[in-house]
Amino acid sequence: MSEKIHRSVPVRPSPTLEDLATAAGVSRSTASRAINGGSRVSPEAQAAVDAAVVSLGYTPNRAARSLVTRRTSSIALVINEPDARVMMDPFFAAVITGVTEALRETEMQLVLLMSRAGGDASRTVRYLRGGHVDGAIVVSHHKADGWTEDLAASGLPTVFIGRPWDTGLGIHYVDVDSFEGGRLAALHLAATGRTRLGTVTGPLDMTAAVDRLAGWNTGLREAGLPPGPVAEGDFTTPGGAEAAALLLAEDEGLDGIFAASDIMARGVIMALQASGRSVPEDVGVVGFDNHLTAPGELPLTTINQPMVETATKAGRLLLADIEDTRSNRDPVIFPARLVMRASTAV
Amino acid sequence: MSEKIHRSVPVRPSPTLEDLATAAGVSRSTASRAINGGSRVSPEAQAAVDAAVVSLGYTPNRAARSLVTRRTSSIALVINEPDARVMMDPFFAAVITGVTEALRETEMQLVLLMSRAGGDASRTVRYLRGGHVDGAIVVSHHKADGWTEDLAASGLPTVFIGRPWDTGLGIHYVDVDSFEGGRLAALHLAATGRTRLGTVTGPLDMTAAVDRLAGWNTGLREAGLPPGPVAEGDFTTPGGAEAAALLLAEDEGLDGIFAASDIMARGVIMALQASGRSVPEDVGVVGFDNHLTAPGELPLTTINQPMVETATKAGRLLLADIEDTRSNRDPVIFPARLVMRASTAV
DNA sequence: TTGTACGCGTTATCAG
DNA sequence: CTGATAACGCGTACAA
Repeated sequence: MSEKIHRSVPVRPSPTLEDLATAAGVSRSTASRAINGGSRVSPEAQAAVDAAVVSLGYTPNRAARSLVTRRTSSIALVINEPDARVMMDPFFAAVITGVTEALRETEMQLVLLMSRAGGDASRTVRYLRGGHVDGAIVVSHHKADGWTEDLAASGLPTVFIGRPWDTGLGIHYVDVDSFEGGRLAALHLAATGRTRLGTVTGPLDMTAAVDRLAGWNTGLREAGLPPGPVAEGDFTTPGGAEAAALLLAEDEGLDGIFAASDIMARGVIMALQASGRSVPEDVGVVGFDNHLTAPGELPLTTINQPMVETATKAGRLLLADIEDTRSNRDPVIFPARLVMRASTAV
Repeated sequence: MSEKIHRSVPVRPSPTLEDLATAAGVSRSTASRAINGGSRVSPEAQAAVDAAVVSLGYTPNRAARSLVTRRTSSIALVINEPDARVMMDPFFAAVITGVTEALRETEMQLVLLMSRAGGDASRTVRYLRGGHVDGAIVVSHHKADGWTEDLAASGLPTVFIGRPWDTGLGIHYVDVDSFEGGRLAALHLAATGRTRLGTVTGPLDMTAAVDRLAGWNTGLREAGLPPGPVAEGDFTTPGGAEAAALLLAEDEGLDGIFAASDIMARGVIMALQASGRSVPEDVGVVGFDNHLTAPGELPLTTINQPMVETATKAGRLLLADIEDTRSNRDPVIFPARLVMRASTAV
């Protein structure tokens, strides 16, 4: 045991499996077996190794381990948003919370892969294909994300949160019933006696936005109402406000608006009030997400979307997929439910 | 090139450095040098390797690389919150955004380490000490987090966001000027003619909460006002509401409240309105964070806290620390600034 | 049940 | 400037 007095970097090398084995009085192999499955190792050897583990504070070297096992014990959460501002949407907090929940009690670590504006999508897919993670959860998928095929072809276990554009690729995904949500919004506004209805959609290069719009149109038809004005938003509050202004320009007698996210609904209400209209008296507003918790502002009628649960489900499915490549790949769809609050009171 | 027809797992092994070398007509060593620094390698060899890289789609095996370099090209973001709900605070979105920003243009990946209620703090510190990451950013640090010393002693480059409890450990940190923020809040409320002032603090096992409270008390003294009632909140909206109720019970003639976070200020306003008081007429309210973007609700006077920039700074400092262990360790404090809005109008 | 020996893909050392 | 060759720490046939 030599002791260097002046060591600029106070990092003592962590004990290796070799150290552990000698400390336990067994061979490397036995120590290895004891650490892992623990099969085919005598009770006394097991005990000796266990003791050595705690006394040495041994932690297996992940790099060395994954080099031979070809598993990394980590999964990627791919958030593909060019605009960093959307990160502020509670949606992502819910996703992170849910995925983390699925990973607890697991050795798996979560690697955050945020692709930014600079078109470094190739970098993301390279990383994913490079064997750095055992699987990936992809959220916030856009139509222009051409790498979806590459990813599917790579064979990396992958679960999408939100239906991918090309379901023909056999990609595993979980989603909330956006179509039904849009439909419920239309039916609810109609049921409260409103007849001139418009909608602020999400970015139409996302399936969630398209599905909500389709459900909305279906709901209008079922209610016997004509298709009203449609404006595309961007899932931000200012975007919602701008879109609402467009809607009002198209039909100033509008008495009901469905916004495809709560965040946008905020903007819609702001625009309505700025134009001298009151909510819900003049115009009823329905949001989507049920993520808002801002007492003090007008309670928003919205479509409940169990995002945390959805994300947790995605995590569990991915883990199962990693364990067994032939696991069930059927999409899982969570139901949408209308939550009525003051913004559509009659 | 043999082709297996029935391959259950469509994963073709990614090309190795060996493959790359033969494809480029050079040796492994040269290929390696070409990939990395590129020093001491002839232009033609470099070109050959570069070409082979793109044609083969080569990606270095991270595990193998870090096994020998002892660097992992990844850093951890440690979020230490027992309650998953607080993740909904925009604060964390800002932190993630900021750190990600610091890492762009870098090969570094971000590993999210969220410790949950189950007291698996030891697991976190084991992971950190286990050499799985090159450094760590710790946010949301609580007094009871006993592992701070272990972490400091481990020599792992670490940067705290928010002053750690034991600054004697020489831990590198960045922070916003919480003290000054609290002071500004008190002075502002006093300047608007309010004299019976109370505050809802954050959890007092966090330095940010303690600092804001200290600044608040100092501000009161400077304004010649007596120390008012103090209630401890938990950085959530319901917690803010409860604390405000406590404040009112202590002094029902209160005409000004400072909440140590915007989220809590929402709860405060809710509680005030529920008690029949109006804001800002009866009671002025000041928040802290300047993260709220909820048009439709009362615009909140608050203390601006540049969290994204702070987090970015933390990321850059950590990178510098990893590069050069003897880098500057002086704490970096971002200034606080009062943003006046309607909630304290006179 | 245990131990020996080999290989995982890279970088670093050291002769050429 | 280049190319053998030796580590890096671990899992696992294979043999004992």
